[in-house]
Amino acid sequence: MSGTSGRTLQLLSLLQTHRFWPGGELAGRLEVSERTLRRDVERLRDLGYPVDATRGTHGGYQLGAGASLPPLTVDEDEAIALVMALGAHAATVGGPLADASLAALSKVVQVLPHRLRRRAEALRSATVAAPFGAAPQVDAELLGAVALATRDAERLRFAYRAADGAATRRHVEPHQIVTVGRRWYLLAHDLERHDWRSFRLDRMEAVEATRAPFRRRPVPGDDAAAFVRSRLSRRDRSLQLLLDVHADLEHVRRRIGPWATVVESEPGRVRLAIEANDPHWAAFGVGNLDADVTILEADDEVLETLRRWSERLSRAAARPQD
Amino acid sequence: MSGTSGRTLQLLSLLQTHRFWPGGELAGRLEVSERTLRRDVERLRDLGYPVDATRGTHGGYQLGAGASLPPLTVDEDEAIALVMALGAHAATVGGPLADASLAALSKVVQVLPHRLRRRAEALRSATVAAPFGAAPQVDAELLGAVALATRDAERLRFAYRAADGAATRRHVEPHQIVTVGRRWYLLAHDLERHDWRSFRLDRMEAVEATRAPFRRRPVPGDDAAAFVRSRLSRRDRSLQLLLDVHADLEHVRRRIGPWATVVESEPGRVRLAIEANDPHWAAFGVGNLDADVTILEADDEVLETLRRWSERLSRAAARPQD
DNA sequence: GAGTTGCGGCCAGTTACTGACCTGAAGATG
DNA sequence: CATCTTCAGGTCAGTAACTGGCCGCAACTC
Repeated sequence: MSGTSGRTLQLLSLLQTHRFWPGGELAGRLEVSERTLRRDVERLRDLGYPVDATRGTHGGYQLGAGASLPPLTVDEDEAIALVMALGAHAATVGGPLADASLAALSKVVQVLPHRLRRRAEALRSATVAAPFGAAPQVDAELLGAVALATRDAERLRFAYRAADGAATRRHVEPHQIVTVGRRWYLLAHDLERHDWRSFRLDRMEAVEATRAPFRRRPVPGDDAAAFVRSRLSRRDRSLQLLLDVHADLEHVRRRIGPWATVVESEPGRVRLAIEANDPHWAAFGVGNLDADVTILEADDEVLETLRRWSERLSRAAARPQD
Repeated sequence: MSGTSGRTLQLLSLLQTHRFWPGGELAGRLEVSERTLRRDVERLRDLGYPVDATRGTHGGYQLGAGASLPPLTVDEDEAIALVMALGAHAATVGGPLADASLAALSKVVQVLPHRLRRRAEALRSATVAAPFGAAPQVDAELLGAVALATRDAERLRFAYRAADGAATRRHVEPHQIVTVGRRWYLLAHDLERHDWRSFRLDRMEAVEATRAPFRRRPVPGDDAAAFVRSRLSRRDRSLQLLLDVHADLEHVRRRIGPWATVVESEPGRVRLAIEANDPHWAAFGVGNLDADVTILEADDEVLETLRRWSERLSRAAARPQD
C-alpha cells in the first residue's frame, strides 16, 4: 500500500473498526512514528472528520460524529448484510426512503467483489423467503444493476419473459424502480416500441448496461408508481383485493402500513386496495387489520385462502391441549 | 481540504456517485491537471481499488468490482436509509447475518452527524411500524450505541425499567445482542449483581458508554440466544405458543422462517415454538404455516386472537360483494 | 482515416512528508 | 500534590513525492 493517502484511508478504517485506539497502537499498525500519526490525525481533521482524542492514562483516539459523513469502511460480511438489508428495506418501504435505499444499494453492488456476490446469492437462497409467502425473489445483483443504470441515466438491454411466456429482447431507458404489491417494477421508455412500459424485475434476465447515456423524460402523469399500477397485467392484478374497513384511517395506517393503498376514507370507514401477489399475504392483511372488513372485490383464490385460514385458525383455537 | 489525500478520497467518492466520468470532467472537479488526475487514478489502483477506463470517444473512468471493498461514500439520505434498513434487517434475520448487520449499523451510527440522527428518528416515528402489530420499537441510536459497546467490549451504564416497573441504574459488560420473538435483548454480565442478566433494549434508557474495556467471558451454555430465551420474564414468555404442525420440517422452515423455534421434528410433524410478543403475530404464524396445526400451549389472549381472526376472515370471505 | 481519450515516460521545480527532539497541557493515580 | 501517561504541536533537515507540461503511443468510435 502506497504512501500517505493509503495510510490516511487505513487510519480512517482502523478508527471505524474499534472505538478507541491508543496512539502508540495506531502508530505501530501503520508503521510510522507517533509524530507522523499525529500528523495523519490532523489531516483527517482537516478533511472534516472529527477525531476526538483523550489524554492521560488510557487515552486514545476516537472517531466522532461530525458535520459530514466519512467514507464507511465495511468488511465482507457487513457488505453482504448491507446488500440484503437494503434490498429488503427498499421493498417494504415506499417513496423517497426506498429511493435512498436503492441508491445506497447500487453503490455497494457497484463495487462488490465477485466472490461476495456469489456468497450473497447463496445466503439469499438459504435465507427463508420473508414469511409472507413468496417474497419478491429478485436477484440482488440484478436489482443493483438496474438501480445503477437508473441512477446514471444509462440505457439498458435485457431479456424479458412476458406474462404470456413470450421472450423478447428489450432496449430501454430506465426511469424509475417502484414496488407495487411487494413486487419490483421498472418503469422505462422502450426504445423500440417508442412508448412507456413497465417491466417486472423478476422477469428480467441478462441485464446489460450499455454505456449510452440518455436524457430523462417527464414520466406520464408525473407519478411513476401510479403509472405502473395502472398498467399492471391482468394476471398481476387478479390478486388485488378491494375492501371496506370499518375503522378510522389512522387505525388502518398503523395496522397495515404502506403495503396497501388507501382509495378513499371517511371517519370510521376506509376503502383499501391490497395488492397481493400471494393470497396468504392478502389473508394476513385482512386478519391483521383488526377491524371488521367487507370485501368488495377479490379473486376466488384469495377468498378460498381466507376460508382456509379461518378454518385452520378456528380448529387450532378450539383444541388447546394444555 | 488538504492536498493529495483529500483529493484521492474525493475522487473515490466521485467515482461512486456516477458510473462514468470522462477524465477532463474529473480533473476539472478536482481542480488539477489531467496528468495529475491520471496519477490519482493510478494511486487508487495501487491501493487496490480497480478503476476501469475506456478509451476513445465517450471514454472515461469507472469504479469496478475488485478484490477488496473501497470505503463507501454515502450521502445523508443514504445514511439514514442504511440505519433504518440495517436495524430492520437485524431484527428479522437471526444469527451471523444479524451480527453483521449490527456491526455495520454501529459503524454508521458512530459517525452519524447529530442532525441526521434527529432526521432518522423523525422518519422512524413517521414510518409505520412493521405490519406485525407492535414491532420492536427500539431507538436506532440506542441500538447502535449498545451494538458499538458490545463490539468494542466496553462497559455500559444505563437506566432500566424492569417488567414490574422498578427503575434501576445498571453497570454491565455487554456481551451479545440477540432477538427473541421480535424483541431485542442484551445479554450482559451485571457488574453489581455479579451475574449474567438479559435486558430488553426497549426498556433501556440513557445509555452511556464508559470507556472501560473488559475481557470477554464465556457465555453460559455457549449459546447467548438460548440463555436469553431461558431467562425470559414470565410476562414476556406468556405469549409463547407451542404447537404441533402436521407438515414436514422443510415446509415449516419455508413458511415461517427464523421467527419460530423448531423444538423437535419427525417426518410429517414438527413441534414449533413461536415467541410472540403480539398475539396478532402468533395468529399470522399459525395461518401462514399453511398446514394443520394443533396447539399444545398458548395464552388465553392468543387463543382469543386466533378466534377473532377466524371469525373476521370467515365473515369477510362469506360476503364478497362484487 | 480522423478525432477523441486514456497511458505513462521524462523533466524540473516545488511541496510536503518524515522522524527526531523538545516543550506544554490535560487527565489519571495514589 | 507530585508523578506518570498520553496527546499537541513547534522546529529542523533530509528525503521523498507530488505537480504540470511536454511528448509519443495505444485503443476505441464514427
